[in-house]
Amino acid sequence: MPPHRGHLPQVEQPASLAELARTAIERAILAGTYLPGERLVEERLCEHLGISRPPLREALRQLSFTGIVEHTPRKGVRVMAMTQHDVYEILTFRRELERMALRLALPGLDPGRLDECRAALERMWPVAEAGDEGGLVAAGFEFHLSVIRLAHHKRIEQAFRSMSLQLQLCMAMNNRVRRDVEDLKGNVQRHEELLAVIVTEDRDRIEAAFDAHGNATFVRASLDELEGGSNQSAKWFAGFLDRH
Amino acid sequence: MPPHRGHLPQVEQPASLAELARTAIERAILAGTYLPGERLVEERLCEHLGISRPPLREALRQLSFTGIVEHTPRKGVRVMAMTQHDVYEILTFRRELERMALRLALPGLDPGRLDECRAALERMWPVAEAGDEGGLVAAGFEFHLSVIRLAHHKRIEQAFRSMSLQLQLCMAMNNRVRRDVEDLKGNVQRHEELLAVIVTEDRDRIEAAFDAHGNATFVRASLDELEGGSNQSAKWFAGFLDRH
DNA sequence: CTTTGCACTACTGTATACAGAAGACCGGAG
DNA sequence: CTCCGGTCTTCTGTATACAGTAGTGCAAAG
Repeated sequence: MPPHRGHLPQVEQPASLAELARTAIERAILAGTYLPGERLVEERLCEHLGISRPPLREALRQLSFTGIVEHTPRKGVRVMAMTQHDVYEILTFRRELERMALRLALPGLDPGRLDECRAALERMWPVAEAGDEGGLVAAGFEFHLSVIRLAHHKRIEQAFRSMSLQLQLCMAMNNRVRRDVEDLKGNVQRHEELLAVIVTEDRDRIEAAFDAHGNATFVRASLDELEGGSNQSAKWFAGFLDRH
Repeated sequence: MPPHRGHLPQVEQPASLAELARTAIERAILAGTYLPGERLVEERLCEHLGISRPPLREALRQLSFTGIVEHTPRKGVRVMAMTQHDVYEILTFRRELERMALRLALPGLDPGRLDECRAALERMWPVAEAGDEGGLVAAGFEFHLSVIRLAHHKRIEQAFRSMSLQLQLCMAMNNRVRRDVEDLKGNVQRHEELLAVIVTEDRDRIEAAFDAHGNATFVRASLDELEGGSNQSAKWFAGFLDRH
């Protein structure tokens, strides 16, 4: 048996056209190129992307599974139009997935995975100091993902990944959210406190901290979304906060 | 405005070949026609099913998202081979999704949805009395789904649906499980008690009941899987029970 | 003026065909 | 005898082509 050499980095598979198309469409939707409810015509997209229909269709199917586009038989694909209830679902699902992961991770927290959390947190600081708002969202996602990964649970991780795409879509739809109201360093600070609570391994304190953290993120987002909204919206939102 | 006529039943869309292929392959896998780890060659399946490759590929993609087949770029599709850790993940994910749904459903249980639970439960009795084991599994799934639906949460429902396919695959792999050890009427009884606890709207009691219910199902399943197993397996399983 | 029927257009669903990569098998060298 | 290299087969990834359906607009009848 040869001497141990540590793990070689996995060779990265060349991406298929379907993968490339998926990320391209993903970015376009999140950037607002295609608006919610807009129909995505296959032939048009093929022409834009310079590929043929089979890989494009596959990309659209992948996206429909992540929930950011909607496929109706014989009627094609549309960009998902979010209702208030959808926002409610996405926010609660995210929070509950984190709760779930931490419940499962708690008895005997994996030190290795905890180091990954710390590393993800460290990567947030320079981004925040550079004032890179988009970068901080991505870095924040990586941190939350590292927390999810504490559970060593591929299915939860996968659910979280696809869910977070919908969350990004939410935020892209009202992308004035977090603009000039978010203190970037404060954001990182909040994540740092989260990690500090996690290492205590005290389930109740952790759940409370994550609830508070979620509210700090979502309250602002939802308030912005509802600015100048009807009483109906405000009422819904109040109900949402009350119940959770 | 015309007089209210209630809701017409949705016209059922004619299924596409991809959908038909998906359910056909699904059934074949669950029936054990294709074994875990076995490679699914596209052209072979096309010939068997009498369709061409595009709809078949789409079906395989759908199945890979539900997690019962595994797709590797340029290497094709294999039936998912379950490890002990996969079983652990599926069982815990299922339980946590139910917990999640009930948490969200609890403040103000929807009476209409609760009626659906009762209806699903009623449908279990005749199936159990007929001794139809496979039918009872399906009916039980419908009951659990109706419980999930209490939350009015499409994303949780979708996660539960695809997860339960994996659960069925688990059980199909050791399909001696639940054979001659399951008291069918006792099974329905257990579900009836579950519903009785739900209507109390007491979160702690509900969670305890579902934990117990899950264990009653899974302990037997996992013990059967591990019958005559190594110490390693027993140790893993003991750890699983301890942690949850 | 409203409504119904029809034809047209455009798009999705499906089939066939080709290119390129991965694995198997065989042959030869050390 | 073992191991490396090469060739061949098989299968996936991708492109092109056709069929069938849904939606739209117009025209004609009530």
